[in-house]
Amino acid sequence: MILPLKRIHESFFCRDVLEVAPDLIGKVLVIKNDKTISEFMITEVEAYRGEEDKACHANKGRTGRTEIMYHSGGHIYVYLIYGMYWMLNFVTGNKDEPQAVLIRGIEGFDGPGKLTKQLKIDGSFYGENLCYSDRLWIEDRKQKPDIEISKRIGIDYAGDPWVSKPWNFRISYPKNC
DNA sequence: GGCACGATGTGA
DNA sequence: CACATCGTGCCG
Repeated sequence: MILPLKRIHESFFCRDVLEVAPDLIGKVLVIKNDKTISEFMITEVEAYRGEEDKACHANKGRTGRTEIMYHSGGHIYVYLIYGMYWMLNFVTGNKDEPQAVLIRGIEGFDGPGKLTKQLKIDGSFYGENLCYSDRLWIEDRKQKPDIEISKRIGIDYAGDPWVSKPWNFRISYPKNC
């Protein structure tokens, strides 16, 4: 099949997660369900970086679940949380550098569990590659939104210094005065 | 608005 | 047993 011209490829994802994560804000997630193609701008992401990061699943080392994080950038890491919600992540960096970006928000759907439910993303996406999948990929529309940086959400268990790393990136909207 | 709580399945 | 969450019910 013909791949879309604007699809983002490996050179984008095979960089450190702290470079890729903010660059994903404003990019467009494209998903094909049945024959319908939908597009959503990415509005919030979070970086998880390496075995030393206590909040990163790779902190537990290489396991059945974390295996895909040790692959090269562009692979899709999906896992189930609280028995109910699928979390969508993009692997970044080079092979054997376990990193990933959690997609926390897209235009119209704030919340990592809400967006996967809306887009019907589940465990069957585990291990697919954004650079080659025929149902999920990322496009660049040359939007460069302002970005707000804060600490990661829902990882208090990780403790210092990981709990306070400024690794959450979200689109910055104009403030009311 | 904010806080407490429980749903619910899986990996280590 | 904890978990990168979310919806509901209650408060007042």
